[in-house]
Amino acid sequence: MPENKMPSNFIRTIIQEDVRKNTHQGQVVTRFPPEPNGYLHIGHAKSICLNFGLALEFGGRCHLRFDDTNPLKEEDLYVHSIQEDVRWLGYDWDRHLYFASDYFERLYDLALELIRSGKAYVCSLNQEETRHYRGTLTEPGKDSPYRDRTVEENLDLFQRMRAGEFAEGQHVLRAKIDMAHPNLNMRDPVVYRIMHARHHRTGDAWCIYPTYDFAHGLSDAIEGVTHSLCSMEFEDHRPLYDWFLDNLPLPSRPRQYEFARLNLNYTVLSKRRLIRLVQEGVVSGWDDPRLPTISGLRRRGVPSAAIRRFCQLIGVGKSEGIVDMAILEHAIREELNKSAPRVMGVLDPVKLVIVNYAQEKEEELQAVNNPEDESMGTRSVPFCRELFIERDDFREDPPRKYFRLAPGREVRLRYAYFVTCEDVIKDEDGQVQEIHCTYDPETRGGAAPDGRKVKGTLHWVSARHCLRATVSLYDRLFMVPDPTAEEKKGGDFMQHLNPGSLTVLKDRPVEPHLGRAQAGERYQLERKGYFCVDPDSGPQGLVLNRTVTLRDTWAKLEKKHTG
RNA sequence: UGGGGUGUAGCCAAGUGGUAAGGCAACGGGUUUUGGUCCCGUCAUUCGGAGGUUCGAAUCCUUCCACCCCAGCCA
Repeated sequence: MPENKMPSNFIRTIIQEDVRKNTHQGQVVTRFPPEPNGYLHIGHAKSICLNFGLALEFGGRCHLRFDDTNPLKEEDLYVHSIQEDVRWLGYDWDRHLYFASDYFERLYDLALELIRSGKAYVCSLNQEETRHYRGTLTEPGKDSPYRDRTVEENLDLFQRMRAGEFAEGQHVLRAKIDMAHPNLNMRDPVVYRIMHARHHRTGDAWCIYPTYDFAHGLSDAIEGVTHSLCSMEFEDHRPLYDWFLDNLPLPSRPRQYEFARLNLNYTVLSKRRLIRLVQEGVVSGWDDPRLPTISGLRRRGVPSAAIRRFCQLIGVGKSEGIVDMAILEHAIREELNKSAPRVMGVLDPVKLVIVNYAQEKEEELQAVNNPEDESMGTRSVPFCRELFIERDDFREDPPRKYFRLAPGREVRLRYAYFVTCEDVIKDEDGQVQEIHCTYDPETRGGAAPDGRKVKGTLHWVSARHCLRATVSLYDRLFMVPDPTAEEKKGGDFMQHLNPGSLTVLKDRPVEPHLGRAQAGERYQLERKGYFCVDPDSGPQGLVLNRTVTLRDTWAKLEKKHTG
């Protein structure tokens, strides 16, 4: 179960006060209410961590409720993926799985109740007329000519709406509030509309469907939700949320609070845009590792604990800001550093020959699996005369402060021996073909009995024993500098997609024991980043996908020195 | 020029009358068999601006400014 508590934030403070004052009998019941019209992304994770995290912290419960009131947009596929993702994030709704559609009968009865008390009426204006009557931001609206229909007439019409006697758009049911209200949401909002559409759960049982405003608060009240947390754009809807609760007989009285949704720089986080990326085939699917969807992050190798940690780090407030991607990457590194076994591998190999090491000799050397965690044990790594090292780990003409291998220089092969570069074999283009070294047998394991130090430690793989892996380097999972800004300039964000620098390297030498790696396991390829064993790898060989890079001080130094 | 919000460092964010937490990033140093990790240090005389109240203001008042949301029978 998630170990991360939500950090101090205003909602937490409100709940603490409510518990102290025994509001809601001291109960804390929250809910995560997605509409099943797409996959969950990291923005939803913020809401999930908030809602489930708070419930956990205060010994309450959190419901998973699908807000499925619009059959045109919703699909079963999404209700499954959402459940899978919430579970993967580490949260459990126990028996509290609900659907707004489960309440359709009850909501209908409540609508009848509203009509009976003279607080709702059937309006027969068409959509355009309705818009016209609503007024504008600065001008009040006008009463609908149908506003004064009698209770009997309204009851009759509404029942006939349900019975399917009318075409879509012919009538709607509206709450009778105030057409001159400065808040447009209060100008007689629509609560039921006719939709002759098949619903993913109720099928053809209904042809009228409640709107969000009507269904949401009532569902909260039916379920006994105490704290209904939603994003800022619903702040204007709160008076309406309260109006329904005040005007209908309900078993409980929830309160709505709003918080700012997540914005991540360079990242597409709107469902509208994500759907386009998927439908237009820009990505391979909702779980494409370049996407910020929960399933994409999972496939990329991001641990759910890192996402929870990220949500804890960013906090919860009411101001809309843009969170730096670096925080997510930090959270991922922090988690993976603790949990990922280290392994040696070479992305750009060059051969290193130890000339004074016998041709047929082989050794098994002991390597530590994780210096952060002794309990992860050790493994043995085969060693022989010919090895691969990273091409970049050798410089014929080393720059200042470069402390890896160079002619005449001694370095350590990690867990193996000290070696000294004696010779370089190049081809006719001047490309280094082989590096010839001598080793010091006294330094077995990587330590010198005479106490002498070397500045560099190199990673290596035995040429004779190594396994060949395909390594994919996704440098970034984000795609557009600022989609909203692009669209404001009148452009299409699709025109500004970062191609996503995916580099695929085949046949890269890695330690042989990786042959037993399981799909989904994460490793730190030392000095190269954290990698996840591709879920699809198997018969076609080992595939490692980069999850996130390591902090690279050398790259920074090099950049600084070369300007 | 209707209504509702937000404004604390490059980014996120605590703080709600007693003298600006923390994290990310950045920079400097130490440890290190990963140029990783870890550790230490530096980084807001000031809280969107201007006035005012107060012994004392990021917090209260006035006013101005900037940005976001709302005119779906979407959620």
